[in-house]
Order: sequence, then structure tokens, then C-alpha cells
Amino acid sequence: MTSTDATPPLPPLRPTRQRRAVVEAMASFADFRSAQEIHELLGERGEQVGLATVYRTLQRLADAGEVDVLRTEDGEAIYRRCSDSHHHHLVCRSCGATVEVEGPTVERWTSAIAAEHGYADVSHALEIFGTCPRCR
Amino acid sequence: MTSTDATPPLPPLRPTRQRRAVVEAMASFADFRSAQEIHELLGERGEQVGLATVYRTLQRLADAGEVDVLRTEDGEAIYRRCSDSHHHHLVCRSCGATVEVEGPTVERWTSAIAAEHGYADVSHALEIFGTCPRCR
DNA sequence: GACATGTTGACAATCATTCTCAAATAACCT
DNA sequence: AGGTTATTTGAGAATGATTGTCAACATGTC
Repeated sequence: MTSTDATPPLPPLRPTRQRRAVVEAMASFADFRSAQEIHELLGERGEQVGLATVYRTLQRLADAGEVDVLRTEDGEAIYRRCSDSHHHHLVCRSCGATVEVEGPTVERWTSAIAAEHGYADVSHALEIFGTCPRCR
Repeated sequence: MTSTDATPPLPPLRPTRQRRAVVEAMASFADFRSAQEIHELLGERGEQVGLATVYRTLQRLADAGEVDVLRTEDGEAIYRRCSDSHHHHLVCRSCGATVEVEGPTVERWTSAIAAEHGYADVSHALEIFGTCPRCR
């Protein structure tokens, strides 16, 4: 421990055309999209990027906290740029109608609970399900 | 609209050996397990049930609100009997250590939000992620 | 420019989950 | 009981998202 050997083993990360394209694509919408949808979007934009690369890049971005990841009810991963306002989803079990909700309550509670147990770098995912007015 | 033709098209549902076996298996543990794990468990118990049947039954139970379904971060569906005490999970991003937490705060907030938007039969899923003390 | 690495893409490989369909079995009716 | 019909089951094929493989490529550096 001679000096500042605290450098984490993080690889350099290069600004490639593909990487840029994915980031730009992510900037072009505000909702959650699947990797495949994003891949398509890139195609339409004329940016040819391999599907595997899209997956890899999305993962990197997620690890880096640049994007949020969620799972649809059937297990598909969906991504969104992270994020102006952190919010949650109120989803209708019957018709799928979604309302975005947010509030400091949950944020505070989760932080408190996590701190209480000594957890750091806290994040959370909350989904609320119910039957919407139109489906009652 | 002559009379009470309000009967929904729900099929009968039969109490088969397999169905019973799955329900019993679900009663035998309190945490979340994957369909495959449950299938194994059944095998160990000497109850031979096809994997597809396990999936089908689990789905039925979930639809009926008999079990809770969640998704692991890698998209696997996990099930648990629904449920003595409703609680959430505080999961370590690094080592996976899990703490079960609960509290009226979130319950209240979600109910309030849902009501506010006219949603009924509310339920929710909340997962908190962070880095646990041992992994810091 | 030449080199050492991080990256990419095409395609194969995984893996959970769903589908298919003939055989087994409840529930019913007589 | 015997016969009839709608469900359910199981084995294996099929699907579909995601990840792994590996040779060809692109970047940053000297």
C-alpha cells in the first residue's frame, strides 16, 4: 500500500459509432423500450448496429446507472434513459393502462430502510397493480 | 338481457393429484422459488408432476391470486404462497444477500395513490437494491 | 504507421417458458 | 356401472429473449 493503488479495474470504454448511436437512440424517447425495439429504432434511423451489441451496450449503461431497467410481466427487459424524474407505474391488471406516479414517500422510506440495514447505493423498483376505473 | 347472464366464461377447474401436489408444495416454504425449483421439490417429495403442468398450475394460482409472482433481475419468474405477512426485499446488488422488510408506509402510500386514480384491488411489488455492509 | 486492446457482428448456444396433441381422467348423465 | 364429454396431463418440440464465441475491426498510444 505504497500510494494510491485505489484505481478500480474498470476498462477504458471507447466511444464507438455504435455506442454513440445507442445513447442517442435512448435520448430520443422517454418511456421504457425493449432491447429489440431499440435495435429496430436504430435500424430505422439508418444506424446499423448488431443486436448483440445493443444488448451489451444497454447492459453497460445500466451498470453505469445511465439507464433504468425494468421487467415486463412476461420477463422481457425494458430500458429507459435515467431519468429526469424517478417515478413508478400504476398498471391496470386488466387492460394494461398505465399511470406514472411519483412521490417522496417511498423514496424516503426505502432510503431509511436501506440505511438501517447498512445498505449503500440504494435504488428501488416499485410497481402498483390494480383494476382501473374503466375495467371495474 | 333476459336474466342473470352475467356468468363469466371461467372453466370449471378440477382437483387433480398434480394440482393438489403443487398447492401443497407451495405451502411447504415461505420464500420465493422458481418454477423449476418447485418442480424439483415435487420430485424429491415423490410427487411426479410434469414441468409444463407445474408452470400451468402456477399460472392459474397466480391468476387466482393464490400466489405472488416476482421476477429476478435476470428475468426468471419466482413464486411464493400469498401470504401471511406481506413484505419486500432488500437485495444486495453484489452478493445477493436479502433482507425481508415491511412497513405500513408503502402499503398506505400505494393504496392512496391507487385510490386517487380510481384503481381497485390494489397490490404492489417493491424491491430495494443496494450494496450490503459486507460488500462495501 | 505498428501495436495492444477494447469492440463488433454473425451465428451458435442457452435457458426459461409455452405450445402441441394424443392419452388419461374427472364430472355427468342414464 | 357404462358411456360421453370437456379438462388436464406429459413428453417433447417450438419459441424467443438473452448470452457466448471468435475472427475481423477500430481506437488510443508511442
